[in-house]
Amino acid sequence: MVSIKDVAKDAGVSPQTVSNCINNPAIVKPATRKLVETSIARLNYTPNASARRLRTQRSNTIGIGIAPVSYSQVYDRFLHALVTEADANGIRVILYKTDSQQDEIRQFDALRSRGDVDSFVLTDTTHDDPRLAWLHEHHQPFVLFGRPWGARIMNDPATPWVDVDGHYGIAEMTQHLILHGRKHIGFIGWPGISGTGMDRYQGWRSSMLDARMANADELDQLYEEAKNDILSGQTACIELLDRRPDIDAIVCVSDTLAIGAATVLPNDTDIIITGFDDTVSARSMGLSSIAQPLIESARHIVRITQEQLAGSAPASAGGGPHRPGAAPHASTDDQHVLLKPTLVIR
Amino acid sequence: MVSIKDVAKDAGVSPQTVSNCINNPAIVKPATRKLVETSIARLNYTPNASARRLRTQRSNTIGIGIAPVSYSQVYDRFLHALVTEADANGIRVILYKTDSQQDEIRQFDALRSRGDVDSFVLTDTTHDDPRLAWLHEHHQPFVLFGRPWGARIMNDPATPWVDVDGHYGIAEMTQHLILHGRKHIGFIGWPGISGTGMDRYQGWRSSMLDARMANADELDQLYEEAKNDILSGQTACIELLDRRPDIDAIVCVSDTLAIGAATVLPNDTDIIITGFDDTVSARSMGLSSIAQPLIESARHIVRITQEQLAGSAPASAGGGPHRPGAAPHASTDDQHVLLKPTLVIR
DNA sequence: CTGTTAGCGCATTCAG
DNA sequence: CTGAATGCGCTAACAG
Repeated sequence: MVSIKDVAKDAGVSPQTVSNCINNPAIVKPATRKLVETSIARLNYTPNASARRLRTQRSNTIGIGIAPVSYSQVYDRFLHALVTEADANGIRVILYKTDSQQDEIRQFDALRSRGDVDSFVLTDTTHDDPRLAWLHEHHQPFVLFGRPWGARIMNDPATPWVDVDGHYGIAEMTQHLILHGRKHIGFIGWPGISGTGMDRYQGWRSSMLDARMANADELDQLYEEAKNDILSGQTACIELLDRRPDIDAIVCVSDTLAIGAATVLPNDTDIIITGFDDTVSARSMGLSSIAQPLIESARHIVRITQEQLAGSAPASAGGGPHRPGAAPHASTDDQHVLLKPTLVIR
Repeated sequence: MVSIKDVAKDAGVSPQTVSNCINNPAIVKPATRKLVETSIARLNYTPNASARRLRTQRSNTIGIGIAPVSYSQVYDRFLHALVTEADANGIRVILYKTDSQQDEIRQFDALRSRGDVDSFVLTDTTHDDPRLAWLHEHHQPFVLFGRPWGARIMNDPATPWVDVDGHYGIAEMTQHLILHGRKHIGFIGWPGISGTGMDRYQGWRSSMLDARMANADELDQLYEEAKNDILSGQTACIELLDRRPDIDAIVCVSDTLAIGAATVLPNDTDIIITGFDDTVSARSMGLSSIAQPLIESARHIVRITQEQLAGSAPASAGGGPHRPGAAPHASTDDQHVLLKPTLVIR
């Protein structure tokens, strides 16, 4: 292992000068800096991360959990995006397991007290999430991927989040179908009151009502719920077509359900099925879908993390006064970013 | 942040004694140990990982890559298993991006020279994999998940790997179908010469030949290739049934293809479709599948990593003399572990 | 068995 | 602008 001393010796300067070249190049004379940089390159020197972390008391590392069974089809793509953005900013990503929310809190505590991690990224926030309580209590920086649904903290600057606007995406898709002549557009959503599911459902519902494609009663007939697997998608689609044979398009809350629906359509139909997440499977089936801007999401998450590490709480730095009246999916400030997904029409 | 000194002061002993209690409890008198442990608990002390790493010159961390698009449907489950096993052994997992093999080598170099990582886990090894050459050249410990197909290094003790026996899994499934009266069993495999794909294909082929269910010519008729997406699975299934209407079962090399196949079967058929990986989708469709022992795989990977860190190269320690004649999927020694998947019959 | 000493590699004081 | 000292928190050698 080549250390800072070796470089110093090689370049004929003191270790400190080498350190300056790396961490504060401006204050070192260009000539000697050039010299040092040459030595660094020749010896292939890289600063030891542990030593630096020990000295600076900062790990430059973010932690992210992985559940036993994936939250969604895009989680690994999100991980890749996050790691890519982190890497571009000199930040490492440490992976930990999350078998439950309580387990995740244990991981927080372990990683945090060992100084392994500066900040966490969490997903799948629930109502009254105990993880958020713990993080706040211990003044532990974090960023959410996905809004903290149902909590009043949605606008709290101490609870930063980055999310993708499912309402917007589904609404755009529904409007696209309307504008292309579809009259009876069904929707297959998730059961229960998950914030994400409700948000997407509302995107369809409001677009249908706005365009006066249906009244409230008809909307109920055009709506079906399904667990997020292929079989449930098939069942829901059959049910829907059975109830309303005039349906000419079905918007699905996920690609998985869309694939289920698409595989039970009659052969000669021209009913359009659309999904959400633009997965490989949907692509192969030629289904239109809605693509989440994962890279941009990751970029914002890393940015917010960087800001947390740089200063203390920047709070609502650049956004001016807060507007509590604005609709959640319309507001965006530094700590709360809602990104628009894009339609992928096939 | 509470440090070892705080504990020492609190317990009325020297910092060294505290350290001993943690790293070598045997050499400290039970009475004082008890005392120290109480202080540790009261102060909620956790050793600083960076300081320890700096001192011991060991990171106790393994690195694993994530590709832009997932290798397989089970990669996130594998990640969870790996992190879980690592965690149980006091090992951290760092995630890095792998946009290409060359990119991954850059990551190796960065993580390694910074002292962030002791060992790597790599997947999807290819013929003459440049990553392996680099790792060997730099004496960098690693473990493969998946055999290094096509390389003579398959039995090299310096190239440890853990894999799941696809040949065995597909053979078991084929034999199960034969024993339940299926006479004309088709196979949908991947195109190209991927080791994994060939291995699974051979599992079907050899079982069919052994049971004299078909001769070589017929086997060709019962075989179809498809890219690993649903549409290709549909197409292949239709093609197969068109060519051989007497088919009564189709073994597929993946769940994705199985789902494609299953969704184009006639309604009144009793043709059985089977998949590989036991994904949620296959489960929901009621398809039989083959489950990889991911947790056990992860356990072996962590074990081998531990051994690498403990001593220098243990080589072929416990396995006795090597048997070069044994079939690859039958041999197992400390550094090369081939695990059996299990059938999930539905 | 326990306490003292030293140093892992680095970055932040301070002098020059 | 550069160099010498100091310590981040911990553990491996020793000395007691």
